[in-house]
Amino acid sequence: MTKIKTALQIYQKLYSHYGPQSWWPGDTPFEIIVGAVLTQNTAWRNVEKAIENLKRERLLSPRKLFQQPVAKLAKLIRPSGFYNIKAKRLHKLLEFLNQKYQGSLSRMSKVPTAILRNKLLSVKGIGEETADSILLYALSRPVFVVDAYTRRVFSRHNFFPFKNKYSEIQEFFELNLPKDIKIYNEYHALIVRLSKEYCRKNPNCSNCPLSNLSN
DNA sequence: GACCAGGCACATC
DNA sequence: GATGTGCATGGT
Repeated sequence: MTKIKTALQIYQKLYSHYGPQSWWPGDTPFEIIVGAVLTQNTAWRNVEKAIENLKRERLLSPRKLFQQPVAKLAKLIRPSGFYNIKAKRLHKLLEFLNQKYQGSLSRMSKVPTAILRNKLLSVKGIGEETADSILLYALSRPVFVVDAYTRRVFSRHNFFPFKNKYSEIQEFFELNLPKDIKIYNEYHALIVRLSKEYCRKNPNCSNCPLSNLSN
């Protein structure tokens, strides 16, 4: 049997197995941006509750949300955990969005990807994964999102060392895949799907869907 | 009741 | 540069 061992072949395997994931779960780019902050080290289920609170209060717009006191933000996003620090982070990001782009995602969309990424990273509370999630899923930029699942799964299959830096892992994917937004979008989502659905329930990796695919 | 979840900043060495 | 820690809710 021919061993499958490229990043693209792993992707194709996952895609044929699970099908399209159609990420990000969220109705608008702004909702995706908010979700990207709230989901930091947090189960998505809890993020949904927090976003639901914001929707119920009709605050899910860049300007309106920025007008809210941080304490009120914290109260509303409480179900997503780390709510005090996340309220500050969200406020900082909203401040960035409103002061630099008048709260307009269209205006922000005029900034080239590499420059915008650096600007996002300069906002306290926005790290690499959050910035890249915003770029890919809210703004449709071809940026590969790396998360803890990606690191675990692919280091386990010996594609790179577990301790590699974020940028090195991201480079691995971006150099080994077509620069295709659709692939980047689905790939990350598929890794999350695999991790939740398979890895979490099979810590010993028995019958791993990828086991005879890596080198 | 322990353990985990789609990180990040910060302190310390 | 590497390692450790606080942040917090809700599901398994």
